[in-house]
This record gives sequence, C-alpha cells and structure tokens, in this order.
Amino acid sequence: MIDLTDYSPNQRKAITSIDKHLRIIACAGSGKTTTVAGKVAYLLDPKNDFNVSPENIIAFTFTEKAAAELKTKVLENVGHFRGMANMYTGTIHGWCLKALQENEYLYQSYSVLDEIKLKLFIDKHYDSIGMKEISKLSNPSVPLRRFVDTSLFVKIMDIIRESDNNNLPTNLQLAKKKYEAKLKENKFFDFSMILEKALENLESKTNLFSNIQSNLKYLIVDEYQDINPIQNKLIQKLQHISNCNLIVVGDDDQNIYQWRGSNNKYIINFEKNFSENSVQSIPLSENYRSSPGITKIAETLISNNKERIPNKQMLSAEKQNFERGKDILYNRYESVEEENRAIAQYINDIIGVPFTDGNGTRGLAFSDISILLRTWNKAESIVQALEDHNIPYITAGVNQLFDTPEIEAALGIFSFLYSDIDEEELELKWVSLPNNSLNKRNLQKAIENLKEKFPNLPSVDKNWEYSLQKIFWDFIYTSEAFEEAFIIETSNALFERTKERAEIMFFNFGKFSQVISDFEEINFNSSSPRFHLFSFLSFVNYVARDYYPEGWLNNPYKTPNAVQIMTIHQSKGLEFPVVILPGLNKNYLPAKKRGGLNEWHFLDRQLIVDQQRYERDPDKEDERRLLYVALTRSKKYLLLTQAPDLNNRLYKIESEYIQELNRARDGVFPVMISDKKFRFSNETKITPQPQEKVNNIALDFTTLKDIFDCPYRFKLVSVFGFRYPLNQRMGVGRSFHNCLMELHKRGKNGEIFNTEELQDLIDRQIHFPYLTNSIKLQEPLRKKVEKNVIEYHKDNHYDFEHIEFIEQDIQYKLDENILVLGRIDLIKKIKSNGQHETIIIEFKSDEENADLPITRDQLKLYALGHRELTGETADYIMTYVIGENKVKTPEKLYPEDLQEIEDKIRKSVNFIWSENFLKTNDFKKCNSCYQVRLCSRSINKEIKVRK
DNA sequence: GATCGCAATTTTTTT
DNA sequence: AATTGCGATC
Repeated sequence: MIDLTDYSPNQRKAITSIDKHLRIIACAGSGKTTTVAGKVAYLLDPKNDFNVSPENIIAFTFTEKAAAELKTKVLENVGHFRGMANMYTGTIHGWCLKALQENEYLYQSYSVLDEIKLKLFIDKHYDSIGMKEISKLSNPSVPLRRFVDTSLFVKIMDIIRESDNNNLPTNLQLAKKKYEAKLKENKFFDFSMILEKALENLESKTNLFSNIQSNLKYLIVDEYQDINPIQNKLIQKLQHISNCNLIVVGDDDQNIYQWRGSNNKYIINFEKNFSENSVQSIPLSENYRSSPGITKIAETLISNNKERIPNKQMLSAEKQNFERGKDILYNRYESVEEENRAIAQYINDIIGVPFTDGNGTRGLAFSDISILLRTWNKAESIVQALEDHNIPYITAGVNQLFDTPEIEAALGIFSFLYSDIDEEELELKWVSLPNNSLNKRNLQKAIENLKEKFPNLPSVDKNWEYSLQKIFWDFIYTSEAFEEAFIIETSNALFERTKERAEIMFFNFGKFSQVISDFEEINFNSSSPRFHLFSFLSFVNYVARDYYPEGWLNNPYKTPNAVQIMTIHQSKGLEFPVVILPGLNKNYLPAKKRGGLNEWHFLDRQLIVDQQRYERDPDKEDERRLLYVALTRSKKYLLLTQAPDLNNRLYKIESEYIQELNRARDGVFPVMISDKKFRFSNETKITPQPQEKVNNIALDFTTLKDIFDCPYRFKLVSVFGFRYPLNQRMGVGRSFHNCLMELHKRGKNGEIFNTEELQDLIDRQIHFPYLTNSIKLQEPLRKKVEKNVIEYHKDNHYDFEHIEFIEQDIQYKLDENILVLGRIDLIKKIKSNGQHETIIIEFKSDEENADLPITRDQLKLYALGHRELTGETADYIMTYVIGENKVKTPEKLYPEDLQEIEDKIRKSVNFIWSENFLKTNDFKKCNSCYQVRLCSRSINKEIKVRK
C-alpha cells in the first residue's frame, strides 16, 4: 500500500512506531500531513496484520480544510472497499457533535449556532439569558449592555466553559446556567457547549463511553500546540477510557491562538503525562519547503523565545536554493505610500522570474505571491496601490460588502418598506447599477408590489409570515434583475468584463441572501412585521456591516490568478514561492495591546487558571511566533518592508524583531538591508504560469442533484449562495426523520414500544424552529408527524430486527480530487431463500417527488458508498414515502447502475471545472424549481413559477 | 534625563 | 479603558 522508502528516516520512524504514545514535533514544511496519512495507511494495511480497522482511528484536525486535505491523502494511500467512512477525520467540534447526535437521542434535533447567529440569539433573549447577571467588577451596578456588550458576554461564556477555572462566584454560575438553559430550550448548541456536553457524556457509562472503550485504538491530534484546556481534557478522557495510543503532532513555535486559550504547555510537557517507557518523541526537522536562507532567518528569530521545546532545530532540505542579496530583502521607505508603491513594483518585477520546484520550472505568476498582514486595517492602502498598478488580488477580510452599489440597492428595498427612503430613491439605486439593462416598467412593477408589503398596512400587520427573504427574491423576480440584466451584449472585451462584474454582483446578492437568512433563522416570526423590519435594519447597520466580508473570494469553485492578501493567522499551513511582509513597525508587529472595555473588566482574572495566556505576554513571544509563521510560509522569496506611517504616530519606529533578525549576521546573514539595490526588473523572465491548483471538492447529494437538474441552479445555490425563504412549516421532514432514527436504533436493539413510549419519543424529536406566535399551525403539524410515525411503527416494527445500518455515513472517492459524501437513512439485510439480500432505503416526505428518477440516482449513489464501506453490492434500492405509508416494492439494483451513476457524477463535475453553468432545457424541471425566480427562464411563458 | 499631562489610537478567528 | 508618543516641565 505505502512505500516506506518514500519517507525520510524520521518520518519512517514516526510511521512505524506504533506501540508507544507519540509526539511528533513537526517543523514548518516537514511533510507532516503526508507522514500522518502514511501512518494511517500503515496501521490499516492488512499485510501488517495489526488488526486495526478504520473505526479504530480518530484523527482531529484544527480546521475542516485541514481535515479534507488529510482525508484525501489517506484515501490516496489506502485501497478501495476498506470502509474508510468509518474513520473519523475532522475537527474536535465536529466529532463531539457527531458523537452526541449518534448516541443521545435528545441531541438529534439540535443545531449549532455560529458566531453571528449566537449574537442574534443572545440579543433576542437579553432579559433572560444571564447577561444581566454579569456586571463590572469596579462597579457592580453596571451590567453588560444589550447589543453593545454582546461580544463580551460571548467571550466570557467561552472562557469560563473552556478554561480550567477555580470556583466561580454565584453570579457567573447563574449566568452560565441561564445561558445554557436558554440554548437548550431552543434546541441550540454553541461551539463550547458541544465540547462540554460530549465531555459530560463521557463521564458516565453511556453508549458513547462503551463505543469509545471498545473501538478506539489510535487517537491522532494535529496542531496539538493550539489545544485549549477543555480540548485537552477531552483528549485525555478519550485516552483513559479506551487506553488508546495517542499521537500528537505539532510545533510549539507555531502556537498562535493563545488569545483563545490555546496553550503550548500541552505539547511541551506531553511526555510528563505518561510513564517513561510508554512515550516517544520524534522530531521532523527537515524542511522540504524553504530555502536555507528562509530557514536560517526564521530559526534566528525564534531562538529568542524561551518557552519552547529545548534543542530544536529546523534544517532546510534545500529543495530551493538560496541566493544572497536577492531572495530575502529588507527595504525601508520614507512613507507608507512609497512602501506600497514599491511593493506593487516588486510584484510586477518578479512576475515571470523562473521558479523551480518538484514540478519543473515555470515563470512566477500573481497567484504565487502572498502579502501577509498582522492586522486588517493595513490592507486598504495596499489594495489601493495594487489597483493603481493593475495587479489582480484577492482578499477575504476587507469589509466592503455593504458599500457595493448592488447591496445598497438590495438594502434599499427594506429602507423603502421602512419608509426611510422614497420610491424615487429606491428606483435610482437600481437604475444606476453598473451595466444594467433593467426595464423600467418591470422595476416600477416590483416597487408597486413592495407597496403591498408596507408594515403599517392592516393586512400586513397580521401576517406572521413576513419573510424578508421572500420579499428580496420576489423583487428580483418581478423587476427581472437577473444575472443577464447586468451583462452588456457586445462581442469585445467589454462583454467579458461586464460578465465578470455581473457574476460578482450576483455573488454579493447571494451573500445578502445569507445575511437575511442568518437574521431570520433566529428572528423569524418573533415579532410584528414592523419590528422585524426595524430589527433587521439595525442588525445590518450595527452588526452585519463589519461582519460579512465582501464577495468573490473564498470561492471553492474558482481560483483566480491573483495576489493573495491575508492575515498571518489565515496563512497557517499554507506556502508560497513569494511572501511579502509589509509594515514591519513597532505596535504593528509586535502588535500593541488593545485598549478599551474588555472581558476582564467583568471577569476576575484570578478565577482562570493560566489567565495570562488570554492576554499578550510581556516577553512578546506570541507575536514572535506569529512572525516566525509568516517567514516560514515562503519557499524562496521574501520581501520585508518598513516605512513610518506619517498619519499615525503609533507606526513610526521599526519593529524590534528586525534587530533580532539582524543579530544573525554571523557572516552569512541572508537579508539584504535597506539598500534597495536589487531589482528583479534586470532578471531574465519566462512566461508566467500559475501553478495548477488541484482543487479538492466534496459533494453531497443535494449539491449533485442541483448539477444533475440544472447547472445554473447549482450556480445560484452553491456558488452565489442564495438561501431559500423560511416558512413556518419547516421542520416536519426533519422531525419525522429524527423520530425514525431513534425508532430504528432502539428497535434494532430489540426494544418494543408501547403507546406511551412512542409518544415520548415523538415529543422528544418534534421540532419546528420557525413556528412561533401563530398557534394555529402547531397542532396540525404536530398531528401530522405523530400520525405518520405511529403508522410507520405499526407497519414496520416487525422488521426492525433486520436493520443493518442506520444513518450510515458513506464516502466515495471518485477520482483524484472528487470526494462524494452522503448518509444513508437505512440499510436492511433480509434472509430470503437461504440468501442474504441487502436493501438500501431512503425516506422522502410527500412534498418531494419521490418517484422522480433523481431519487433513484440518489439511491444508486448510496449503493456506491455502501459498496465502498462493506465491499458488497446491495441487491435492492427503495424509496419510502412518508405520509403515504404505502409499502413500495424494492427495486432491483444492477451493476450497470453503479457504473451509470459514476459516469453521471464525473460529467457533472466537469461542468463545475469548466465553469459551464448552463440552464436546463427541460422546462418540467424549471416548473418544479423554486430558484427559477432568480433565473431569466422565469420570463418564458411556458414556465409556471410556483407561488 | 525623568516625570507629567494630554491627545491619539487601539488584533488575531476557528469551531 | 489602556497604552503610547510627545512635548512641557522639573
């Protein structure tokens, strides 16, 4: 399976030593992920006969992105039909959530609030959520304020739940209790609560406990230097319960998340947790990424830190050569303007310089260059300079979404409804959008329609389904403001430009749709239309404005050839041929400690163990590590610049770290200081060629279905990100689904249900998140689910013993960079005529058209995943339509079906790669497509748009 | 050269 | 609210 000679001696040692706990100290660029993937493959290799199967291994990563990378690498090393879907690879949070939902029936109906929705939720319940319980230490009569101090409250709740703390005072205990009770009442988790509850669950002899005890053999934790106390507790707990081998991987010099409580003491003192002979530490000191110049300069800097693993080193494997006086430059300028101009100049000069790596020699392109920032407020002036020099760039942190004309126009719809602006102003916002060919009559029609939604109209006032999302979608539909309306149809370059601009515009509309969705998921129907509108506008103005980054980036389906601007934190784990590090001033890097009201004015420092980790350390070791991370991102070229900021007194003096870099001048100092003699403009150039980026994508069935039906719908939903309007009836399908899941799990264990137990089960699983003030709907919806579950139980309970899998995760690696993911509702194995027959079952609610060929596609896809999991091919597929409760005959599955669906997926993915988002010609599909109202097809007379 | 007062300025982000 | 830089003052 894997060839051990592909690895360095120490990598090999890390892969093959499997008896002891292992600490792998992996320096930057040391092939960490490759080694971990190799280790997993080695453990699973049947030839080695270690008796390890995928469900015996858990691998924690820091981010989902890192998880996807590791998953792909592992699958490259492991063959087919090995049940890899049963190995968990993902974040700690992801694991805890899955563990809770699979083992505790109560948590199946919970959903997780991200930061923005959590804040909305807290503000909505300000009076009862415990915020008032916390007041200023210096003045107990001043409690945390609604809206203003919500972030502080979130921080405090996180700190007291994720840190090791001493006995909390009663007010904090009460606040925590109220906070968690409120979340629970609404079936929400926040991120900390997932960890807390999972840990709690492991304290007693639960299903989860015995599951871990009997299954877990190897626990891999990546980025171990960034672990915080509660995560550490969880890892320890898992180890104690299962007595598994612990493999921790990380680099203490790259601990940069300490303000979240992460602590590199865990990796530094790892060995002390275990008896002497049971633990081994292996350094991966060879850096395959960077030139000796880069490793030298980085080593020099970090050696000033005291709190680190002793006797560490990083050696360049010399995959890149080092040319002194050219590769690494440190230039100083008179002003920031001059500095930025010089950066733009440097970029233009270095484009086309020959660059050689494992894939041969090519000319450097824009996408090889990254500008790394300590803080975002540095970005604006740099962006300006790049624009002046016509340099393409992408950036993810400059908040200008709400300043774009399209978002101002979209927001205008709601300002108009709230009577902040009049009809003319709204119309003006839309007709002055760039490149638009909007029809004025349609626009006026859309505005006329809006007038029926004024919140002060008596008819509207009583409407509990006042959906801002629907108003937004209807406006686009009626005004016919489709993507094409912003493209100028000419045959020259202008056409291409307007096409691109229209795409960005719709991407931003999609983002706006998400803003509405985030708001309405928390506040749907909770107040009168007028107040709903008012809260939304306040949310946009006070919260959303600096929360949602602007559009056309972070787009997994499109990687433009452009300079990447990001923070040093975001660059963790990435690498670039060219790294530019501007603004090396005091107070910027190291950053100045932030002033202002903070959580420690409300939370006594004494209560928290290792409290100082949350604030900047006096030795500035944290910031030094940050610079270290930045330096080690570079493969070869590094430009450091400094200039006094004439407009800001804080940023005038050179960073103290420059002197530390300077101290390495032992005759081989690699930096050329300040003489600006070297210019790439004199170098020979070849054709710039962006590195072929292998974009791994994971597709689930919902996404595939969009592409199958209509690639343009995929674009609207997955590329642009439009969100469907919410309605009160939502939750019926999921409630029923969750009831069946519990029923099946317990039924499989031989449990028999009486009426009362069945009722309990239903009560526990029923959840209609958007149903509030209107009581009228509550009962009918409830009855509907109840009736269906009871009938289903009556018709099927005799068969529960034949269940083989419930809610089984599947994954199928279609080719190098396509991973298909899914979850099968139910798999039964029935013995008939002395032979076992496997049936894959999917439940569909009666609103969905279960007979469509698309459902058969879904089942075939699941059969593919099932084969990957078990090595067997299922015999039948079957759809069970909820509500009809008609037992349908299973359909025979043929081997050709699997081949057919594979080809179909391949074809679809090619659509995505070629960015060919064609609209379907099958008008029947348009008739059943809700998104058609965002699409120019809706003008077609043959197409009926559903109400 | 030390000290004081005053005005200007003030992060990082994943789950 | 805290930190910083800088000019005024001792």
